[in-house]
Amino acid sequence: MIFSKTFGYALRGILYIALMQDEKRFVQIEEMAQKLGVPRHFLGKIMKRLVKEGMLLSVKGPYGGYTLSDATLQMPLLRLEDLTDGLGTFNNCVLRLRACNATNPCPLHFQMERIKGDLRRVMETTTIADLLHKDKKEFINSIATYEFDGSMLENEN
Amino acid sequence: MIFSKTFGYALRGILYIALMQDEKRFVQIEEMAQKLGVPRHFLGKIMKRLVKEGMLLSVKGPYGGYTLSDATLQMPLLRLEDLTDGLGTFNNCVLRLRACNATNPCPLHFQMERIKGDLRRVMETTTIADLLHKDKKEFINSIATYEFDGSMLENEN
DNA sequence: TGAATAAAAGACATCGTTGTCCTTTATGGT
DNA sequence: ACCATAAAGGACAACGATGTCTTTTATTCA
Repeated sequence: MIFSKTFGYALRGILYIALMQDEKRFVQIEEMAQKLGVPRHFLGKIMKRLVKEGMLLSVKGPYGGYTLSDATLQMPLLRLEDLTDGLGTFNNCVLRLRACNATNPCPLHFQMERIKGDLRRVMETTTIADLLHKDKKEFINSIATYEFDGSMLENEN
Repeated sequence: MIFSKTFGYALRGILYIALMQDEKRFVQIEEMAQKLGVPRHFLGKIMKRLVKEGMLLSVKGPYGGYTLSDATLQMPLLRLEDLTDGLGTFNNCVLRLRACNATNPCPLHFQMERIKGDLRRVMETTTIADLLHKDKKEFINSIATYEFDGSMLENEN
């Protein structure tokens, strides 16, 4: 499936935080989980991890929550993938053969190196900020899980 | 990681069988597992599945084992991927959003549709037979797991 | 018919991912 | 100081992918 669920939750979480920065300094996990339709405690674990890795800032207590810096907005998606899924997709043989390389290629080596190269390029050259340029409401819909029928988020903002 | 271990084992198993067809009518699971460096019983399960799906033929008892038809050699890799991993990679949003599509795209939709399209094309247009054209010994090395130093398979054939 | 061989079948174990729950720690407001 | 809030931390559960083991079924050969 290319990415883990963890990566998906992490990216959507970060995007949601980024999107809310003009409204509030900190976003709470509860709000994120509800708006995104994601398991609350699992998302909490992921966020904690990202905080530890310096990708997010967190503040405990009332009015606390998560926030992110401009530096994070400029990070390539590859960095996030590294923190969640690791880079096995790019560093390992698709058939997981240890000895596979250009001089001793597995049967799929060259075809897949091309694909992996293309994918890596996207992940390297696309930043968090690059994903953000859109109408805010529409954007939130596009990262929420449920089948959106136009009625759910309208009255919250 | 793009493909599961199961897919890798399945493909390598099929390729090994295909490669042995000029020497013996049937290939035994024991031999496959040893030569490929793959867990024997797990490989057995996978082969059983492929037999049930019509991709392989099996015969029980002495001199029995697995064999495959020319039709199988002409099958695209996508068919094997479907039987093992399913086609979620192509049919689902990379972020697993149910509502994601061209008119309501997730933030990664268009970049990833391109990658997925490229990958799908490779899997659709490449057949088992396409992977086979090589020196036999060299080819077996290329699908064996261990780090090959030139000494391991030499005395077996 | 009996013995050996090999796949099929199914029970069970391990492990990583995903997910839940409860307790602890930090912070802000009163 | 006390209370409420919210993240951090850790224990544990559920599940699917992966892997092992034993029994059953089919086939060959003598």
